[in-house]
Amino acid sequence: MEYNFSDIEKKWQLYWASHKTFKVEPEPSKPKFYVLDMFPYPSGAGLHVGHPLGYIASDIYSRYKRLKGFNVLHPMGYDAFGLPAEQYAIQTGQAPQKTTAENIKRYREQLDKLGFSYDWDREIRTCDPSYYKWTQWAFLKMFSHWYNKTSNKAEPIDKLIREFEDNGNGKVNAAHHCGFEFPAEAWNRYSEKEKEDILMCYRIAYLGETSVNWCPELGTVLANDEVKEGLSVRGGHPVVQKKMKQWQLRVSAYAERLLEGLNELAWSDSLKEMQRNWIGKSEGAEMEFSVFNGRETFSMTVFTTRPDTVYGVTFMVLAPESEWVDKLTVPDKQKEVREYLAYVKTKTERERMTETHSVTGVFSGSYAVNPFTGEQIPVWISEYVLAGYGTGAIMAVPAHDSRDYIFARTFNLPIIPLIEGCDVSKESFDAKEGIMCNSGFLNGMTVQQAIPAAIEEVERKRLGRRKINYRLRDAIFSRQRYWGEPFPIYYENQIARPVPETSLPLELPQLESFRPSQTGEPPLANAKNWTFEGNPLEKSTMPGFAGSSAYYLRYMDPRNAECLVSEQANCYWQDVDLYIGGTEHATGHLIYSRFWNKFLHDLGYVCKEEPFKKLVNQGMIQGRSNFVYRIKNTNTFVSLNLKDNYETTEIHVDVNLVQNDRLDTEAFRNWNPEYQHAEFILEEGDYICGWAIEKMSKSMFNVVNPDTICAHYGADTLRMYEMFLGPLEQSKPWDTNGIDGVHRFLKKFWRLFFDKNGNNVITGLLPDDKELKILHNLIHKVEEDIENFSFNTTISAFMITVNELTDLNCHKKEILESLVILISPYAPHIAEELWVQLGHTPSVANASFPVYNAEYTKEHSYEYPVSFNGKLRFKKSFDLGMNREEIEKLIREDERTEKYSEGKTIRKIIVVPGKIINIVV
RNA sequence: GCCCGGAUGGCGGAAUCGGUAGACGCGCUGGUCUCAAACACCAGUGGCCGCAAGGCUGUGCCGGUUCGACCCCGGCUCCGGGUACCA
Repeated sequence: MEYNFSDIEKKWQLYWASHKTFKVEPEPSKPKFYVLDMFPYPSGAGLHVGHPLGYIASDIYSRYKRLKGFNVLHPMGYDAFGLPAEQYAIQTGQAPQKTTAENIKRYREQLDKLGFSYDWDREIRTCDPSYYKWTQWAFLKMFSHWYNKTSNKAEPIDKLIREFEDNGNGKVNAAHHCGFEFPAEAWNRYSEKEKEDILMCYRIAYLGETSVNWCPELGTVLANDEVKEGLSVRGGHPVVQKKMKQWQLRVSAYAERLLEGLNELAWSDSLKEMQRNWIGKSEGAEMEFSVFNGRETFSMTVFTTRPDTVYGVTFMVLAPESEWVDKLTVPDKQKEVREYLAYVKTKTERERMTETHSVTGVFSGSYAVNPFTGEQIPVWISEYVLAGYGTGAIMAVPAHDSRDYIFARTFNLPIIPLIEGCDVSKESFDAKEGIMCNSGFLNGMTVQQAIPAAIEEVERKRLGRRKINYRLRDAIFSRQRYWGEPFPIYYENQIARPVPETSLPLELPQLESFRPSQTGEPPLANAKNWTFEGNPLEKSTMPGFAGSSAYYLRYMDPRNAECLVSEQANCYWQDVDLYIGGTEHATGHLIYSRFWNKFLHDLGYVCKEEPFKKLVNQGMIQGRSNFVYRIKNTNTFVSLNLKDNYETTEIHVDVNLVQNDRLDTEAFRNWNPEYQHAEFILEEGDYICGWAIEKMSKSMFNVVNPDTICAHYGADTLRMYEMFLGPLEQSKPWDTNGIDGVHRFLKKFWRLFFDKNGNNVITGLLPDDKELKILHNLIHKVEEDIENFSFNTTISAFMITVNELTDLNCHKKEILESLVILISPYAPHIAEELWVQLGHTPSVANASFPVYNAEYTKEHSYEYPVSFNGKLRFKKSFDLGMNREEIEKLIREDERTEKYSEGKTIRKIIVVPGKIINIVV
């Protein structure tokens, strides 16, 4: 029997599916293990070889854990709501429901070919009403809860209402409040609308006006993590800032817990660091400055991390969008300020960024008083101060802040150095070090001493308070789109009301047109009867991250119609033990999911505070593009090494027409009518192509389809080769050329069981020590490698082992059985086939991982204490059968011994045949 | 600018409690099989010198610690990722 991967793989894939080999249920007698892949968005392009990388790794780990006796939950589903399907719908008129279903079907076909051990009975789709019911449900819970900073968790809004009725809001310590204090009597007198407006300020899911990222091209708002360098992540369209009333999630309330929680997670340091930066905690103080606009005096608050530099504050700056701008602009500055604000408005976010450090600003005409020096200082307006951070106003210390410095230099404002010996003639001195001067009571202190001392003084004089600020903003949760979860919210007399839980899911209606309505409203305005009990429903939908924020919980109990996840299922599966996915979700999905989980934890619906215990980021697989070189203004193409003799244009050529960088010239002529009469200048009979590593994409013609590879080499070869390519977490280029080596290995592996004529050569002879040593070395290596996610080096170990056994002509059943189990996570189809050939019933997935016995791998050795020149003493295991004289001679002859031996004691010497390689003190 | 990560043959990558650098695979060269090619198998393969034995050199650059450095320390260069006026 030949190694016929095609038949074998088809056969076992069918077998596993029909026998539901990988179906799991909670089994309290067995330890659980939850392995999760970040579920894919089913795009129309299908999978390329880069996509399954993480899935292969997680599958290997899942299969390994099963062999180790764990009850493994390994599910898969689809993140099916999203922009591309909707854009496609707008262009073609095809309903997203339809194209999404088709894409999912294609994804499933591709995934099925790779032999994954998913429990497909647990499949979920975020666009399925029975799934998004629970997304809507969670939203309603957020709507009906507020964040109590005293208990440090989310609490029911009803409880808050009772507190308002009894005591007003004076004692309430909420993450966010309405901005003013009211007593119980006042609350009870408020109209219903007034009450609801106040409550809205407390809710965790709330409707609020903020400056949002508006993408005119897409006609929707975007979250911060959906914008990169002023362009939308999806599509790359420009994004501008706009004030709008939008649904938001009070993620900021959880900032400290999101930060703290990172410490206990087994995530990479770089990823944790990214999240820390995104959360952006900074400690400092809020300080009040009194400001006078010529008629009235106000108290204005600023946030600073450097209260120690207060003696150097020589001016103040407001953000252009700050509400203080109006109050502080004096009459004869009105025109100038208005012009400046108009100018700022014309700039998009992107322009603001590209013109970094351009200095613009305008004087408001008002003056503040520095509370420590009593000096009058001007109040300016400038775009370098952001409305959304801190209080939207700063105290400027040009001597010790580079941005303030540049501003002061531009507008000729005074610069007062506050640290002894610092030179501020050319640039500011930003470091938090040195001895304070020109700073009153702070003089003589170090900066590190002065910061807490200044805060204390500020608090004592009642000029301000200690304050911690976070960069993390609330998540904007509305999208002016069709293909997303509808909000379970309707409006009654302008008041947002929740659709009752019993009416969930609130299903997305079918539409004819997916464009914004005539009046510029979101597409849902086109729906007939988009109402609830006669009242209009919310017309925007939820963003992409809504459906992916709690999907890992739903997998635990995917068909439960009563709740998101039953207590029993949640208690058994608990949390994700291993999560594999791309690093691009670091500041989006992975923050939102953690927030969502913490919220549900506060309410008691889930047992764990953190959803993902360990996280591994697989690297990207890049494409290897090939080029041909066309001689300018001709239809002649010149081979790589001759191209310097001509003036040429580099043209991407489909990598499928190229083998080992040699172009199939005939196929090239047929590829594109433009090239059908192409002429070639060859070198040594071949056309050699140039190459480069680029992103795998259609436009570069470097996409390699896993289906093609499977047809050619089989899924087992593909799985092993993807792992063999390099470390999982590293980005690396795909190169189809190397795949032969792995395929050869599997054929060689097959030949341990069958000879060239297809005869079974397995023998029942008992293995000898040498063979056991080879086997147990491998067991040890495989175990260690899988635990460390070093899948690439395991493959090498397999290759070496198979070579060794081939050399020994070893076909012993006992050895081969273990070998089949060891390889089964990597190459499950061939393993299953050989497992049966060894006389077992399927499936090899139910076998046990071989137990490593260190006795077999021990070197034959003996302890040998050595003394040298009466001064040195050695004690080391030698594997060489050398006698004392030989060893001493070696030591004496080694030049390092002499250098080393002066007055020191040698503890250990490592010897390899004929050489001392290691002498240790 | 700031934060994180990386740099090893023609290529992907092994080897980090500091101890034979280049495992394994690709590619290449030579050979066996074949009329021939493909497949398969065997051997060689960092560079320089040498018929060989062998020698010298070698992990981005400069310097340091050490008997010994891809590995540790100091100073750079380049590449990748994140973030960007966050006060």
